[in-house]
Amino acid sequence: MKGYDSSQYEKMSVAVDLLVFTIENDRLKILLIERSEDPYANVSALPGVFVGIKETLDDAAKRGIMEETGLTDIYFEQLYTFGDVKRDPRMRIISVSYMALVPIEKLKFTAGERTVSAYLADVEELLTSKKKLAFDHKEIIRYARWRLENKVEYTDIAFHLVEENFTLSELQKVYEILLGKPLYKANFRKKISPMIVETDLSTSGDAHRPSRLYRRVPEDV
Amino acid sequence: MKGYDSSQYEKMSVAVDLLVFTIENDRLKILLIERSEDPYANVSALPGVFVGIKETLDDAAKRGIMEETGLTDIYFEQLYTFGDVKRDPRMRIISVSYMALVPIEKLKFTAGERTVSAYLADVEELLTSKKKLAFDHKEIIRYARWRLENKVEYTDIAFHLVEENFTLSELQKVYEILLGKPLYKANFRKKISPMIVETDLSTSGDAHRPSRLYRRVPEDV
DNA sequence: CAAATAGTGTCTTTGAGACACTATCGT
DNA sequence: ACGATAGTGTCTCAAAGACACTATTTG
Repeated sequence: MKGYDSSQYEKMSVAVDLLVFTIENDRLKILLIERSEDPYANVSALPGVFVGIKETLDDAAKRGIMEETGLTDIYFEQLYTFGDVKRDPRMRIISVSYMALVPIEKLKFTAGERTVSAYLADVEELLTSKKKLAFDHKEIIRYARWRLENKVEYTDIAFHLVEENFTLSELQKVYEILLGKPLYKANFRKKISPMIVETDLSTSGDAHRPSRLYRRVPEDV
Repeated sequence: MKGYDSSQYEKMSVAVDLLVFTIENDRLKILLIERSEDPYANVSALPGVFVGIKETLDDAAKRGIMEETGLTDIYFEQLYTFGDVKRDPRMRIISVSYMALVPIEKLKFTAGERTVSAYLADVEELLTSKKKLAFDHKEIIRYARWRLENKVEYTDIAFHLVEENFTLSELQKVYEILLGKPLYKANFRKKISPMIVETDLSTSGDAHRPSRLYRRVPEDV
């Protein structure tokens, strides 16, 4: 094994695949694009960009998110690196996947300006249907979906799917969607109470009691 | 941003960095090597290998573990991918880190045959001391240490640090080391009882009551 | 039997879960 | 007043934590 052929250590292309999640109409959605180029032409795929030679992975992810959504400053984290991908039979590609979360209101504000073929796909529908996606992208989405469900229980990741000021009903809905099950209102409120602070704002105009708006508790740094 | 200079999308070298953890003398240890080549010559570093052009990332990790420890079939998982590493000023390297866990008994059995400069470093000591490591390896180790502490609480990852047959005292010690705090014996046993099965074996020869040996419960697949 | 570690019984405390109740808006 | 959603009080039950006790070996 020491005498491994050193000519095999060729350089490779490195790409970043983006999983931009949002919640629209009480459903978890993911941003997909319709490919125009040849490997998997006319097939849906995750948006992605190649990593520049002088660009960090995080910067490439940020650039990709900017190109696809027009947004900077949205939450994202590295997910996993897939190395057995044969995106193109002629060249080896390492694909570093990043997961981004954005409230639908921010996304709608800037949608359509960029990649015209981009659209939001219903995640549960996508994963249970037989619809084909390019490369191993369906498995990547399945993995991200699983991570999202886990992380919602022990992190504040759900907050990135609501706006800065939110009602507890909205936040609870996000938790319910990510966990895939209904929650008791009183218990939910008890549990997240240490993670939020009241604002002096409320909703109004609805034909029922107004809802107080909350914010995430300031970071303890 | 669309007109990004395409000549920047050069290919890069991809390497795998290995974090081989074990427990020796009731301390968490990690396998390090003393570098002989120039970037950071004579400085301790994580062992690593370049990824072959036709080799998956997992296979490269497996090969690296084999080269460093002589072991196949030990537990490992991908940790994180670091892309801002400037291992060598002349070339860009993407480093995919893998974490491996192995009981010390297996490691000792095959030690010394491979990389002569390899040694086991005390992890807590390393992280609190001012000792310099090559590249950003110290931060990688800190991240892995943190992940280990988290995962021990909701996975069966600790089992990979004991032999196939183990006493509950041994297993408890592993948990205590990874969590960094003592545990109550009775509570610990209640908690892991669903994850283990008795064997009909016991320790003997010690000047105290013998300890029953247990195994991990068979996978529910 | 003394020293040492293995192993168990049980009380207390904490938090998750379930459910019923009250509060406040618009129409 | 009614429909609708916001928000709270409290009982139950299961798990985590704390601690004291018994059990079995060697020397």
